[in-house]
Amino acid sequence: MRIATWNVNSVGARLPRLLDWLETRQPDVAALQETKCADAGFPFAEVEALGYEVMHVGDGRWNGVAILSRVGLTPVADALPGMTEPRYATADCGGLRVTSVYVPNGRAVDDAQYPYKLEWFAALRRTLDELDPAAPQVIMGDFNVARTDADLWDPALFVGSTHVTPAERAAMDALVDWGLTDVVARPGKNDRPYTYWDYRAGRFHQDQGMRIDYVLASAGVAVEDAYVDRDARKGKLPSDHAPVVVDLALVSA
DNA sequence: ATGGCTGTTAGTAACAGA
Repeated sequence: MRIATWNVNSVGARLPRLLDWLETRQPDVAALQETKCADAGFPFAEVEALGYEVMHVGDGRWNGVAILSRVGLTPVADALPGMTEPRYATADCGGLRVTSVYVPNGRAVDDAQYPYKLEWFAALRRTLDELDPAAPQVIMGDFNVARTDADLWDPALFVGSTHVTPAERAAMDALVDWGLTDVVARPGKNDRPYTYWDYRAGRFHQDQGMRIDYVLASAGVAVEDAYVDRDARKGKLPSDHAPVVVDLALVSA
C-alpha cells in the first residue's frame, strides 16, 4: 500500500497539481492538510473521478484536512474531543487506520496559540489511550514541530521560536513513545530531510527548509520505502510543503 | 535585514502561515 501526506496550502489553488500528482504518484491513501475550504468548495467530483473516496473536514478560509482513499474509506472521527477547528480526520482505509492532522502553528511562545497547540497535542495523544499499538495505524500530516535541530536549515534562527521548544518536541516524543515510529524518508537533496520551504527569499532553491511533516506508523505497519516528493515543490504555483510518500505492508497480528 | 511570498476574504487592505 502506498500512502502519502501533503499540506497542499489550498486545495482550490492546488487542484491541477493535486490531480496530476495523484495520477503520477498513485497513492492508495493520501492525507491532505490546509485545504482552506468548506465542504462546498472541495473538488469532490474531480478527485472521485480518479477512483478515490473522500473524507473532508473544513469550514472555510483556514485549516481543513482530508483523507483520500482508493482502498476503502470508513470515517471514524472528524475532530479531537474539545477541539473545534477542522484540523483532524480519522478513517479506516483498507485495514489501516489513517489520521490526517494539521497541528496548530502556535505563532509565538507568548501567544495564546502556543498553549492551544500543546493542548491540541495532548488531546491527540489521549486518542491513543484506547488503541492497540500493534494494530495497523498511521498518523500523518503537518505537525508544525521540528523534532531536532537537524530538521532546520538554520537552528540559530529559531532560538526562542515555536516549532522547536522542549514542550513541543516532548509532545511529539509522547506520540512516538506510545508506540509509533517516525518514518524517516530516504535522504533528499544534500541529505537534508526537509518537507517545508518558505516561499520567500528563494528558500527552496537553496534547500533552506524544515522537517515539520511526518508519518508516524504503528508496529502493525512494515515500511518498505519512504521519500519526500521534492518534485511536487518545484515549478509554478507549488504548495510550500512537499508530500511525504511511504510504501508499506500491513502486518498481521 | 525578521523582510523577501502566497493564500484567503475582502473589495485595492488584513490576516495567517512557520
